[in-house]
Order: sequence, then C-alpha cells, then structure tokens
Amino acid sequence: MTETTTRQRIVEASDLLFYRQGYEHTSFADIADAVKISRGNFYHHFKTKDDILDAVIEHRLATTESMLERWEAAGKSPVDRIHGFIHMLVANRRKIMRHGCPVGTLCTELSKLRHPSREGANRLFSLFRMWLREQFALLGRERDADALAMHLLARSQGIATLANAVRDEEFVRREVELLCDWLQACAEGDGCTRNAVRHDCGSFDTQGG
Amino acid sequence: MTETTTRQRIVEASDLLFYRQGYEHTSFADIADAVKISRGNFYHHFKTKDDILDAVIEHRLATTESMLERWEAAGKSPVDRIHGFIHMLVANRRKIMRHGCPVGTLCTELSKLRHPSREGANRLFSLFRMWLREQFALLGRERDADALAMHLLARSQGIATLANAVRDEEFVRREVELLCDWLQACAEGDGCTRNAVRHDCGSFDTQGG
DNA sequence: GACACACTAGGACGCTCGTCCTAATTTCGC
DNA sequence: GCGAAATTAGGACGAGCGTCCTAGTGTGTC
Repeated sequence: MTETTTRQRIVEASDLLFYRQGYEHTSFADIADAVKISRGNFYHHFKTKDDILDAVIEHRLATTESMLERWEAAGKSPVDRIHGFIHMLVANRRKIMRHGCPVGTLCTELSKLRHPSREGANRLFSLFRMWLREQFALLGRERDADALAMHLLARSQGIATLANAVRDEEFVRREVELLCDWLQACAEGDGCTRNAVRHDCGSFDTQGG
Repeated sequence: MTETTTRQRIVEASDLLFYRQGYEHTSFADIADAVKISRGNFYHHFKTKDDILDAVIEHRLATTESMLERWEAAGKSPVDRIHGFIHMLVANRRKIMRHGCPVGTLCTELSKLRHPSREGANRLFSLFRMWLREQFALLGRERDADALAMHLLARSQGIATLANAVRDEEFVRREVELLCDWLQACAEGDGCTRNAVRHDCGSFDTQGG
C-alpha cells in the first residue's frame, strides 16, 4: 500500500524532473527533495538510478498508451484522431517552449549518453508511430501509412525543438495550421509522400562519418 | 603560436566531444585525453568549463558563417543555395543518425541545464534562419520569407531527431525528397504558408504550462 | 507480548568532477 | 647565454555524485 504509493511518487517526481532538467542533470538529492523522503530511502525502492529511469519509461509508456486509447474512443474519424495528436502541440505549447518534447529530448539525451535504456525510450516513439500508422491506414493510405506517420512525427519534433529554442508561440500556431492543411490534403488523397515532380536530390554523397 | 595552436586543439576536440557525448557528459579528463595534454594545463587557456563552451560556440558560429558564405558564392540561384542547405541532411546523414543535429541537440541540452550560454547557442539557429530568409526573399517570397525559413529549419530538426532515434537511412532520403518538392513548390509561388483551406485548429486551449 | 517484515532516516564510502596551486620546462627578445 | 614570460605537468582540494549499510520505526500476525 504505502509501498506502491511512495514508489509511485518517486516515479512521478522523477518523470517531471527528467523532463525539465534532463536525466543526467537530475540527482537523487533533487528527487528526494521533491518527494520529501530521505536519500537513503531510495535503495529500498530502486537499486540504481537507471532502475528509476526504466520505471519512468514504463510509466510514460503506460500513460501514453492509455492516452492513445482515449483518443481512439473520442475521435469519430481518423482525421479527428490525428488532429488530436497535432493538437497536443497547441495544448502543451507552454511546456514545450520551456522544455521541449518529453519523448524527443529524452531519446536524444539517452542517445548521447549511449545509455542502455535508449531503446526503451525509443519505444515511446514507436507507440505514436504505430498508432498514427493505423489512423492513416484507416484514412485509405494503407500503402504509405508508415511514411505519413513518420513524416508527422518528424514535423512535430521539429516544431518542438525550434519552439524550445526561439520560444515563439506564433511560430507554433502557424506550423500547427500547416500540419492541419497537410492532414486535410492527406485525407483527400493528394497527400504528400512523393506526389510532385522529382529532383535529383536523391543522390547521396559519401562524406561525413 | 603554440598558444593558439593548443587552444585551437582544445576547442576543436571539445567541439567534437560536446557533439558526440553532450556538454555535461564531457569531462576535462575526456578533453585532455583527446588533446593529449595534462588536465592541469587547461587553466592556463580557459578559466572554467563554461569558457570552453563559449569558445566552442564562437568557433561553430565562425565556421557556420564561412560555410554560408561559401554556399552563397557557389549556388547560382536561391533555389540552388537552399538546396545546399537541405543537402546537408544527406551529406551528414551518418553523423546525424549517430548524434543528431549539432545545433539542435546543443540548444536542447543547454535549455535543460538553464545554462547561461543557451542564448549563444541559439545564435547558431539565427544564423541559418537569417541566411535562409534572405534566400527565400530572393526567391520572390519577401512577405513570408521568415516563416518559410523557420519551416525549413523545423523540418530539418525533426528529420534529424527522428533519424537519430530510429536510425533509418531510407527515412532521411524520403524526407529530403519531400523537402525538395516543397522547395520547388515555394519557387513556383504556391509554396506552403497558409495556401490551402483553413480548419478550426487554430483555437488554442489553455491547459498545460 | 513476541516476532517477522515493510519501510524509513541518516550517514559512510569511494569515486569523479571542476577548480586551482605550484614547480618544472620551453620559448624568445635582448 | 640570460632573464622574463609563456606554457606545461602533476597533483591537491572540496564538493557532489551514486551507492550501500545499519539502526530505528511502524505494522500486522500468531
């Protein structure tokens, strides 16, 4: 009882701190302060800091999954549901401008740290990717559903990264409207994966390591 | 002479390490190993680690500026030059898949650390932004040149972030082709900032923050 | 009331970090 | 060649880190 409560509080406080300050920059002391327990008490709930990270990732996976299920139930059409995804950028714009996207920034940090849980964090991306892919398939875009999902994910990540850097709310608004236009176009079939003329920009160079 | 050389070597080694491992995760010992000098020797060249970071940012600003000047000279038309920017994603795709975008990941990290040099790093974004804005203006898009520049920056950032997460070269190739299509459309006037029908996705919610 | 067990507090441990000091070595103008 | 300045090496220092131990407190069972 109190075990799960304290553990839960540790996970949720860590979740927030990892998001705001980054994983590496958050210390046991920070978490202990937030949860108001003694530092030595951690060992009873988590063996190592990495264990806390894993619990945070599991927690995020669970909340994301249930959020997607809610969207699934709430949206009447695939367009509605994808629109719900896009709308996240608007609803959370203040957090995003302050701390970036929780998923993207965590994956980026763990990648730099070459952290074992890197792949675990990537599963958060996969969750969104699979869900979006399904929505685009329902939209009649079975053939390029995955490409469309990845495209939307990338656009969202880019908006979050730049919004965090320049802190421009108008920019977020503008880009979200563009995404809505794009979604509309997707629904009408003339979407965006390789619809127009081809340039010769596909010839890859070999420099760079 | 040897002063500037050693200092230069410290800056360049730090530049690379900050990119690969992140600023916080890189220690004096790491840099000393890379430059092959003793740890105590740093103090003669830089007072603090933050000073090294500032020097690295200045160094990146300088190299970026000269790169943009080279593009300026090499590209025959604005489309050519913007295409050069987009092509960066292809030329550096391996580095990007391994470590993300040098500019974006640094800005994101310094933002989380609430680091004083955060704004300095953002100037790297500004450099690209102003350059791209000028190119779009020359393309006859004076009125929305800045929006187009920001849009392209965001798309690039998103591609870099996701490429780093999923490590999918085909994804990069595909998205770069989409960017080329988009650039072509921009050049033909029917670009992308608010061209299509309007949805009601502009009504901002107030939750979050 | 005794016992087992979950939980907590506080601090010790060894390590790495950024910083800073001092002494040796090199460089270079004169 | 000499002296001053620049440069280097090596290590000391205190602080903060993640980890781990131990003693103490509560709680429920028989």
